[in-house]
Amino acid sequence: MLAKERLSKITQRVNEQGSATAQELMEYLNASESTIRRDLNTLDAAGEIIKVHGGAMSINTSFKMRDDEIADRRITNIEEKKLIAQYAAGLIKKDDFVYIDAGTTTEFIIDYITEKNAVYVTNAVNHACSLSHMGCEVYLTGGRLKSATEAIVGAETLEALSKYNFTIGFWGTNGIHKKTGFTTPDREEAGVKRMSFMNCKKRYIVADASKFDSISPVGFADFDEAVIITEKQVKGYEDCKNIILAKK
Amino acid sequence: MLAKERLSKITQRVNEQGSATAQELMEYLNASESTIRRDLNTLDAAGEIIKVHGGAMSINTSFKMRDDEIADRRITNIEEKKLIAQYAAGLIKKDDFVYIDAGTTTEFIIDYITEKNAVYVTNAVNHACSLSHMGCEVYLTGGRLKSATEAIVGAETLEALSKYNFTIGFWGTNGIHKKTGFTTPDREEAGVKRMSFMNCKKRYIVADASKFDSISPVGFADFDEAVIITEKQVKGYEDCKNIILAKK
DNA sequence: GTCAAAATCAATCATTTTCATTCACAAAAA
DNA sequence: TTTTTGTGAATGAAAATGATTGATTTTGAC
Repeated sequence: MLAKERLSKITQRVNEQGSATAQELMEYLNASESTIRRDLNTLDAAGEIIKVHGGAMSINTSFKMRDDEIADRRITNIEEKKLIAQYAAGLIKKDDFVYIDAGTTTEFIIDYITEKNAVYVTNAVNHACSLSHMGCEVYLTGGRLKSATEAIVGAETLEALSKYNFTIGFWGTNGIHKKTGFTTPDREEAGVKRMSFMNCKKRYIVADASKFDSISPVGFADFDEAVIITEKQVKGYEDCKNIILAKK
Repeated sequence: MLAKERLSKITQRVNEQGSATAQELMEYLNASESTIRRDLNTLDAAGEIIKVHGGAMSINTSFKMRDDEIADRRITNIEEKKLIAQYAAGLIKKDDFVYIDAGTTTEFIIDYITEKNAVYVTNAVNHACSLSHMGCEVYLTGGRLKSATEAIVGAETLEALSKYNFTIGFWGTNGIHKKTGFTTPDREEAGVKRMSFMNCKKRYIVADASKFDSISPVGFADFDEAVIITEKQVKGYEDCKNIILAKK
């Protein structure tokens, strides 16, 4: 069987069932554990499925799908994300003009924000609502609302962002790699990240250590263009000056 | 069963029932007490559910206080609003470019919308989310988010709206009067209404009969600039050609 | 109210499962 | 040939699970 064929069969089965275990896929495709595991990594980086402990879950949030069949990124690596988020929130100072990217890790940042004398801009609907509820001045970028991630994307967003000059900003990412930089599966979301990135002075990537050495299809910035906030040392990145370890 | 799948199932069940006991979840998922207990901790830390002695509660029921406040505000003339909303939703046709203003009456319209082959624009965050969830293509105007009404206002919104040409649009209002036209309490929201109004072909005001003959501080359109959808005849307005009565 | 029984809880441990890494081998490509 | 790519097996590390312990909370009788 062709490798590509196997990949598409995995995607298909995961989407049909909502989930699939690695064991199950091994039998189904007559492949070794190693191969299945590699395939799951590939598909996860490509944004086709979401890899979870024991197998993979569907990313497809179409309406006919039951809620329990959809992987919730919010419930993975919670402790790590909170640690990173707390550190990140502490970087926001009075009079800052802050950009907060859509994403689950950035969502946790909001819980730790205390600086009310700053102005916030975001392309994530729920982030905006939370900030607004807290009494912060918050601006939403205009544009098309993606139902899957509740992020706002599109030409309108890019135009709105092109007029801003942020003093500080926070972005999530799917992949971090010394050569390919920061990458994400969705082309449109990458575009928004890139534009906001360009118009920001202090740039921070918030990502747990699992994102290192993973590469997704679309890049939005080079490795040395941002400071990375993560929770632990990653092998091969010990000498990087632009990595901050968030500690308790 | 995948661990993440189990977490999703717990969240779903807790949200559906409002609560669930640990015992009940053990049987339902064929997992040990330890596992269920761990899962409840994880979900609680993630903010998905609220852990209580003996099991867990849904976020919605525990924050019922706040929701009730909103519900109370909305509860005025709920039947009338539904009637009006149903009629309004029926006016949306294939290929329409629809503007839906922020507000409680317009929110009811969304529940009755069936036309998926139209493009929607709104300045209300929750309207956008609902439409998106239903599978509609929806655009949010950019700008500052007002925490009280969750409406987007400000210069950015006006600029974004100035570029659109809607085929049909729906607005709420606080006051309707033959002489002063349509009025609302908030200056900024009036500005948004005015701008969207100007760039729309078929304009509909959705308002229950109690709004007639009342006047709010800021006007956004003249009386004869829109068609009014309401639920019953109002004294003094019997001869108005631009009033539609929504009936069962 | 007090008290004791019952239920629930957090913490710890051993076991099992799953994971990432490495290596070796073979097939395909240069 | 040499290199590249894909695959499978083996290793130890990491994570998930279920049972056990004693602490804490709730319940109901008094």
